[in-house]
Formats: sequence, C-alpha cells, structure tokens
Amino acid sequence: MAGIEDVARRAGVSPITVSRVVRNYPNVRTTTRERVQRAITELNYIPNGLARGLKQSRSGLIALLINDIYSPFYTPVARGAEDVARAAGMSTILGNTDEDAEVEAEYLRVMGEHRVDGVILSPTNRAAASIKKYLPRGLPFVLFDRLISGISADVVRCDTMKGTYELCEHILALGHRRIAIVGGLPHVPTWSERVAGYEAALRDNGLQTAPELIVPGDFTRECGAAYVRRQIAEKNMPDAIIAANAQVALGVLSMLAAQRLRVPDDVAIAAIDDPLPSVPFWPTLTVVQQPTYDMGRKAMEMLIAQISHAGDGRAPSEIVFDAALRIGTSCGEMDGPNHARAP
Amino acid sequence: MAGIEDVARRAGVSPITVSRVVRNYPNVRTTTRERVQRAITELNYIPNGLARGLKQSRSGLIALLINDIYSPFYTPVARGAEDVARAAGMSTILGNTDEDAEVEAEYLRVMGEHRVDGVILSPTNRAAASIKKYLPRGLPFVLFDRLISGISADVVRCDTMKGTYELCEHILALGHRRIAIVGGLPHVPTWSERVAGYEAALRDNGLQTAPELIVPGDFTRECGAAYVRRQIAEKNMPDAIIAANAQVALGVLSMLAAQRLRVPDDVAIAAIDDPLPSVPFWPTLTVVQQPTYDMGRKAMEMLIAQISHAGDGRAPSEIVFDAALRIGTSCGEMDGPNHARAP
DNA sequence: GTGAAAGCGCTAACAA
DNA sequence: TTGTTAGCGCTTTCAC
Repeated sequence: MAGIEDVARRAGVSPITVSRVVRNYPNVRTTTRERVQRAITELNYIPNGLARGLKQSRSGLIALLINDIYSPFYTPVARGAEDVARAAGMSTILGNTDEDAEVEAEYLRVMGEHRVDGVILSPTNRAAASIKKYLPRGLPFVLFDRLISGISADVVRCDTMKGTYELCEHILALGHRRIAIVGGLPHVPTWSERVAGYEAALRDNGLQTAPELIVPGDFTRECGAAYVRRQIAEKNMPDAIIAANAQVALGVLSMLAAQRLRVPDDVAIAAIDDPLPSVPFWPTLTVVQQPTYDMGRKAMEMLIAQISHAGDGRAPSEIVFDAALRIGTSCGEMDGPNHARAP
Repeated sequence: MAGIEDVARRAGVSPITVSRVVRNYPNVRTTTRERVQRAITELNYIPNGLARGLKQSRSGLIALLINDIYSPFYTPVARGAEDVARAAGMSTILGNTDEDAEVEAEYLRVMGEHRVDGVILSPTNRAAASIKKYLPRGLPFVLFDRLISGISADVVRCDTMKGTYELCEHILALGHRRIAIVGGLPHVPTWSERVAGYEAALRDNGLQTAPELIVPGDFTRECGAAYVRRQIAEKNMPDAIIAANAQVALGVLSMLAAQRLRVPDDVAIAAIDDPLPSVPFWPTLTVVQQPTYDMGRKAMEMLIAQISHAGDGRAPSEIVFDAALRIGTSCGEMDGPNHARAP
C-alpha cells in the first residue's frame, strides 16, 4: 500500500506537503496541490488513520455501548447517535452488553485500548468500577438511560414517572380499577419511577395500591408471559396490565393470545417504552412512549460537545426527556359513548 | 497517560517484556509477569491500540455498512454480526448508508482510513466504484443481501423467490385470485426475484399475471400507503396485497386502517422480509421471513475466515439462505372449514 | 509556501 | 527468559 512518502516522491514534494493537501490546509499553492492530488489518485493513496491517530492522540471513534441493539428501545438510539456522529466526522463502534457487567467491562477495556474519543454507555449497576479501571480519566463520557453512583458525568435519560401517571389516569377514566404493573427489575430506577407514577396516580384518585398488583420481573418476555399464566391459573386476572417495557408487553400479549384471552375485551393492556404503536394492527397498543431517536441524538451531541471543549471543567449536566402517552385501542378506548364498537 | 515505557521502568524490565505480559505471551517467568502486572495496575496502564495497530497493520475493527439499522431487516443482522465479531475479539463500526451512494462512498473512505480489517457491505448499485477507490485491494470483504457487478467477493443473501412462490400458493389456496405485489425498487434483485416467484406461482396455477397487479415502488411506507389510497380512489382493490418488505407493509396497513378497511375481511395482506409476526396482535401478519440474525452471523463468520486465511486465493463463495413462509391470519386463514371465525 | 528532524507507543526480528 | 534495535506512517515544531 502506498504511503505518504510514495505520494511525496511522485509529486516531487515533501511528505508534510502531502499531509497538508490531504487535510485541506489552506497555505498550499494551487499548482502544488493539484500535483499532489494527481499523485494521490494515481497511487490510490489512502491515509493511515492509525498513524494519524497515534500522532494526534485522537482516533475519530466513539463507543456506543447499549444493552441490545435488537431491543426496540435502543435501535432508534443507535441510529440517532450515529447520525450525529457522522455529521461530526466521527465513527461509531457498537457494543451490546446484554445487561451483563462482565461483557460491559470487557467492552470498556477494548474501547479504552482503541483510544475512542468518547463513550456513551447505558450502564449496568456495576459499571463504575469498570469505567475507572479501563477508561482514561477525563475521557468524554455520557451515561444513557440510567444514573449510577460513583460516576459524575453527563446523563441523558427519560422520565417515565409523569407518563406512567398519565397512563394510569387514562386507564382509570376508562373504568378499570384493578390495574397491575408488571415486569421491571427491582432497584433499577426505570422501574422504580414507573411504579412511583403508578402509585401516585392511584393515590390521587382515591384508590389503594395492592402489593399483589405491583409485580417485579426482569424486563423480559418470559416474565410477562409467566405473570399472565399465573393469574390465569389463580383465576385472578386484573382489569388492566401495564407492561414495564416492550419485551414484557410482548410476553403478556403472546400468552394472552395463546390462552385465547382477548384484548381489550377480557383484559386491558398498556405498555411503557414501546415502538409497537407504529404497527397499525387491531387493537393498537396504548403506550407511554420515549423519544428514543432524539435521546440518541442528544447523547451524541453532548459527547461531541465534551470532546470539543475538552477540559473546560463544566459541571456535568443531566438532560431529562419526557415520555408521551399515545392512546391506542388496547385498553378499551373504543367502548366509550363516542365510538362504535370495534369490529 | 502511562505508556509501556513507564510500566517497564516501574517493573524494572524492558518494554518488550511488558508487551509480552499484556499479550499473554507464554515465555515469561511467573515472578516477572506478576511484577509487570502489578506495575500495570498501579499505573492504570491501558495499551494503545493505535500504536499496536500501526505496527501490526491490523486495527481489530470491522466495518458494517448497512442501509438502516432502524429497519427491522437490518437490526438482527447487526446483532448477529456483532456477536460473532466480539467472540473473535474484533469490534464493529456501524454505518447507515440509507441506500445513498454518496453516503456509502464517504463511509467506505472513512473505513479505509481507519484501516478496518474487513468490510461487510449492503451495497447500492454504485458501490463498485467507491470500493475500488477507497478500499485497499485485497481487503477482506463480504457483500450482504445483494450482488453487484464489477466486484468479485463472498456474498451472503437470501433467496425470497421460493418463499414468495409458496406465499402465493398459500394465498391462492385461500381462494384469493386478484393478488397484487407492491413496493419494490425496480432493477433491484430483491424485488425482481420476488416478482419472479409471484409470476411463477400464478403461471403454475393457470392464472394470467396482470401488469397493473405488479406495482413497483421504493421500499418505503409511503409507497405502500399511496398504493392503497390509489386503489380506493379507483374502487379497484385487489383480493390480496403482498408488500415487498416490512416498511411497505406498514404503509399499506396504516392506510387501510385510516380508511376503515378491515384485514383480512376487506383485503388480505402478506409481506416479505418482516419481523412483525412477533407481534401477537390480531390479525397476525402472514409473511415470508428471512433468517436475518443468522445471515448477519454468517456474513461476519465469512469475513473473519477471510481475515484469518489472508490471501490463500480461494474463489469467492455465495451463501444463499432460504426465506420461510410463516402463516398468520392476515390472509383470511381462519375462515377455512377447520377454524372458527375470528372474534 | 515548503521542508528537515523528531517522535507518537508499540512490536517484529534478532541477539544474548 | 529477556533485551536491543529499528521502524510502522503520520504530524508537530521549527526553520527557511
């Protein structure tokens, strides 16, 4: 492969002049520039980013470490982040941690070795130690979706408490009383805040909260399906089920379908954090939706701001997005006086 | 940041010994190894992958250039590819080309400069020139989803002709006669082969194909919606619509819902290349499904095989997956003699 | 507007 | 088992 030296020789200039042409440095005579460019084309010269990065101490790479690109929550995040990175001339390295602290640690190590210029991380609760161990101090860094103790950094997340509160009011207004909320991981903020919104809504509407209606899980399809199976066995189905995320909702819906229960006739269903409403099937899911694409964009924008103003010592800031209630038909919305019964 | 030299000094050894410890070279005395490891920990040493890559001419990076991570077809591909790359100790750089040859060219340039060890590309039809211009000759390379002329490389793709053929037979068996196929980009193989399967199935069942029932588009929601709007305006709705991909299907379904047409009562719907069947709503979509996760895995496996056996001059091979018919209820499947009418 | 010298941090090849 | 030498390909600094 041709190197900068080969190009320089062919163009009859020194390597540094080639470097200047490649980087569009202004102070190069036009004729020289053209001669160099011709040599570059003829030799098919491709600048070596590793050498450049080594010299300049910047790789042009950004690590995006998320739970699972396959999850409908993170896909738009990745797209939003990547769009912003590209516009800034940076490339994005993707890593799926699957919520596994060891995988996360390994990724952080690898990204540190790649000398990425910054990291966006959706952290496990054991991330702090790995970050300190494997990333250079002062590396631009943005936490996504969750805060963790021990790390002071910019944070981008979404508050689903308010959205869940509104969702509960909506479900209550439709006449449902026994509302279950299902599937979140205990001690994870995204679950706690959803439960908090749920409890506040019930309380503000003069209802008691029953412990049996607050059902933790692990944010998976399986725990959603298991909940439905259990309630069927106990003949104790609530009026409405709020799934803690898209995966749980899918589990709930699958098991209901398998057991020939109908939505919303037999039980109302809603979900938090879900892109499914784009599926125009009947019934459409009523959801509290997070602005995931914009969250991904924002996280990358903050990271790039950090990279640009390196070391100006601003205090970390926290951007909190709001989740919006999107009303579908899965909670019996079409049963009201103003609507015909669904076919 | 501490460098290898600092570690060496602290441990009282030479830099190369540190290098050996870092890379788990066997021939290092245990006591030496431990001394070095202590120094590494104390200094928080992080090896510089740029320097290593420069020296070894390998970056440990692989470029994955796809149309759109947001698309349900590519999301599992990215996950599959990334899983395999990680297992092989490689990192994946992601790029969304949006089917745009200029974006694709720019990404190829950047990836070439990053000195990626290989590229997986879902190419536009103008990819050949960019590849030749921006990538070193002989760089390990896998084409995904589509062949292009002018480039001889390993290919991973899925043949949907057979699946589309089976889908048509299925729809015909349900009694539908006027079947439209909608939304693919002309001159793109994935569209041509679907049309070929469609035409073969009709012909083999003694039916004529009508040009008005073969409706090209651009693989977007908009063209699916536009088709439905047009047919409603012309009062010329077919018995069944086959959407060329998931996006088109969403457009079709949205417009049908907006116009208060029912699936499958008013029109049967099916799609090719779609993960939607995981949504257990009624009706579930009948689809021809491509094994996208496995395709992503396979592409990365082939690429890594190329990287390992560099330059052994095997002829490029082509792996063709089969798409499978997954029967849902969107074509009126529950109306048959063996099924109760859907609620 | 252009160039010479030095070195970023690491490892291959060879030597001891 | 460990060390010395040299150099990967580029850009920074300083000089002209």
